[in-house]
Amino acid sequence: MLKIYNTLTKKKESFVPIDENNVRYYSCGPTVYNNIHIGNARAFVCADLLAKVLRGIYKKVTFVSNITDIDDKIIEASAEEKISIKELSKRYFEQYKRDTKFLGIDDPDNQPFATDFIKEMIDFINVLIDKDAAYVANGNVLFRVKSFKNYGVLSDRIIQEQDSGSRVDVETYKEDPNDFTLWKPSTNDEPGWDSPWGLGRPGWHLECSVMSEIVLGVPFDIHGGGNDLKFPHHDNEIAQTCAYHSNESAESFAKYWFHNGFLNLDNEKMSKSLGNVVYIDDLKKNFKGNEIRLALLSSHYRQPIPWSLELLEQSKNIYQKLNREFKKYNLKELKFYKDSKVGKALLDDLNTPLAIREMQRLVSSNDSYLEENISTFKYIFEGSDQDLSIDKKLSNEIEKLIEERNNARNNNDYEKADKIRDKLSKMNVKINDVNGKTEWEIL
RNA sequence: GGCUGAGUGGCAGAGUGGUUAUGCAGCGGACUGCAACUCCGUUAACAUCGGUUCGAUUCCGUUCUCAGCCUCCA
Repeated sequence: MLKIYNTLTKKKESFVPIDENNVRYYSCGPTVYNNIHIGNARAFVCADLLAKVLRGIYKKVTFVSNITDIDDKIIEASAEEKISIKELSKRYFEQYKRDTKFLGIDDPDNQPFATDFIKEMIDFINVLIDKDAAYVANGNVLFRVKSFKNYGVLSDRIIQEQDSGSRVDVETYKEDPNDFTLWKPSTNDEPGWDSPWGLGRPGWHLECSVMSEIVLGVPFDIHGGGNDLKFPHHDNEIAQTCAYHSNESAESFAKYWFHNGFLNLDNEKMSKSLGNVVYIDDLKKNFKGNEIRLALLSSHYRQPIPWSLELLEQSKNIYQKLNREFKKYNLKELKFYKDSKVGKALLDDLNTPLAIREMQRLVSSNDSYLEENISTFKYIFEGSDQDLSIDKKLSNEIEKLIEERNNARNNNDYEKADKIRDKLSKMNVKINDVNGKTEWEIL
């Protein structure tokens, strides 16, 4: 039985699916206007972690994660890069795919694009207007926050006590400063779609309500995303979907809410607007995908990760050490064993640090269930598509050098032997003399 | 100001009402031509002040500090 912390109730709860034959999970995906950074990647790794665990224990899981391909940031970026919005979002969507695969993130079962659901969004807005939950003002359609009694349930906000507008000017056409945009007008040089309210485009929060409704149906089991999406994004989604169904309970939308903590650099949230970002490409040179993934999972998903080079080096060491042991086992297929020690740690609110610790302990213990633990561990922690197979030509060359070195050693020509070792080391090859044999690996 | 979360050894990080994980790093040793790998040993921690208790790092409360959200954000 999986236990999971539910942000809505603020308690760790036993996970009971609505339909055991199809667990449905929606997680907010990226806005494709820029490369994802390691902080974004953490959120996707956490979402993937939950999806993998669910897949490990249920027959069928439908995991949906959207792609936001229309948004003001995208419009700005396309103007800056002087390419069309379509080209831009395609470029960064592909980059996102590469980066996530590199980090061992599985594809979602369904990855809807916002722009494929414009008509459905318009229909959705019309229902909200009919129900008096939305109104037209100044060419915009706005959600009437006052119409939803439970507004702010997820983040526990009493809306009157918020400092609304303290950092932003409130648009004068809003009935209430907290009302948010469902549809906004586009100028002729901005992307837009015809609608009953003129040429325009959807507000950001709308797509998740509409696409989860269509692709998964409500209520579904789990809705997730980064901590910063709790408010306003997820509270707005709740307001929209609940108003659409005339149901006040957030659980009528999604039963469990799953949020991951941040990745910090110098004790500060990593974010594009702060400019303290590290991109995946920056790390590829020195670290393997699985090493980075391990670093991202070395903290519990709800805790902040203090990101640093030191953390990466540690993770690299741990990964390499574990893999030296794993090599001794020939596992046919990777499976999630829920009764293994690693599995149990993960079933307890995805306790990855505990799972790593269990794995480290087991590796030196000769436990009879070692294979099940290794299988579970590799299934969760090692999914990078990075090609680790080594070119035949290169491996022949390495083996030849090692033979040469061993010949030198047998002739007590240690100077020559050490020279060859230096040469190998420059080729990024590490060698270990074990029991008369020389093992090697590429770092 | 409102809401949320967190403070554990050099670093990362679980966990526990009493026996003080684990890994990395450090130190000592075995092995080795030397390294490396592996193994053995070892140093070191639970923010503060109170309370409950026979006993608290663990429970309750105070204080302090830090981070996130209240604007786009993973």
